[in-house]
Amino acid sequence: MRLTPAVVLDATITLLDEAGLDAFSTRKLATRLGVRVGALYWHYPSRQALLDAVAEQIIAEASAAPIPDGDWPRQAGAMIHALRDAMLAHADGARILVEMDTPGPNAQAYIERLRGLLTAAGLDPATAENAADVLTSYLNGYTIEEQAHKAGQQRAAADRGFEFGLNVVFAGLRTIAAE
Amino acid sequence: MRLTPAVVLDATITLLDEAGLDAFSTRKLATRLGVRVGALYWHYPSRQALLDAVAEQIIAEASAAPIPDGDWPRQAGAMIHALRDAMLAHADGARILVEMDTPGPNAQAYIERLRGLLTAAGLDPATAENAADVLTSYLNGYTIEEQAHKAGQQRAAADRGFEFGLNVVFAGLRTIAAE
DNA sequence: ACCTGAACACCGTTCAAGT
DNA sequence: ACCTGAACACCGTTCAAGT
Repeated sequence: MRLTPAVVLDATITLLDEAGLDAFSTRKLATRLGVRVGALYWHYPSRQALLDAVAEQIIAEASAAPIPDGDWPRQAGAMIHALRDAMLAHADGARILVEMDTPGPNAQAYIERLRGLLTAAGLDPATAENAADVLTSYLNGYTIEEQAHKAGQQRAAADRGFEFGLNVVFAGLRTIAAE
Repeated sequence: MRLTPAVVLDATITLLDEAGLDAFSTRKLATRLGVRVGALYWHYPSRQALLDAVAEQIIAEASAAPIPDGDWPRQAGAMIHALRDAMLAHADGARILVEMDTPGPNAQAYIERLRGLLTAAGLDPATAENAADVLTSYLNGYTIEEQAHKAGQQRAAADRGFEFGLNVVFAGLRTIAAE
């Protein structure tokens, strides 16, 4: 069966989910696809390009979730939760996103959508950018830690911890926005 | 010259600072120390154990900074800034900390000190733990991103962005603490 | 006790040659 | 256009043997 970028990407995600980022290798991927390693390099220029494509895919999953009506904390919260869910759906999802080499169109669209939502709510552009950074930094930091060290922990407990922090960030952003 | 764990650790940090985490290898380290690779394994059981020792060292640098008098946001802020400075003093410092395999005594002492400071301020233990998690998650998320992608950026600009977010988190924590 | 020598089982990437 | 075959330049880790 003929290889395509999409087929390679699908197999990459499957292997990544099973083995985790550290155990992932292009050679294992090639074996799984029944092909020699070199063949992969016809479709993707490097291992990192493959991982970048996975990151884009994860963001695509997140971007499929609808943004609800409501005030900006509700809307931004929905975007953050959607990305968190997409990260958690894949082993080391958060690390794959953060270690992304060159942000693709999905990554850029996501961040601009988040910023746009905040400026639409009345924040000036610089503040909106800073606010978007706080939200994604917290999301990334919390979720990387969770996926790296809390494999055994209950999802519900981790979710409560995340929720607490997200509420803290929104509470803080409200006081800034009200100034 | 005889090898000791301390000598190996020093050389590790030097090589890490020069090359970055991804380009670091035990073989390069051995070459630099004028020794065969296998020799390292007499002093450290694995590459990851070496990186864990580096993480402990970074936290030690952070823990050397005094905690000022003042209210809890001022004190917690000083601890967070100290750790951020120690991370930024080493290439990929944030990633090395977050990817730490087994937290050593310094890591545990740091987090307990932060929690203790928050409980002393009147937060109940569960809230203090959650609050410490928000602070470190934000710190880690922001600084990993900064070290991975903003190599060219001015330190001052990154600091302003970090400060904005830290103020947001503290503002949020205050509203929770006041409830 | 500490290190060498040498191996084992891997890596990512390149590229002429085949089809 | 797409893949094989084969190489290149690496990895982390182990362990008998030397000192």
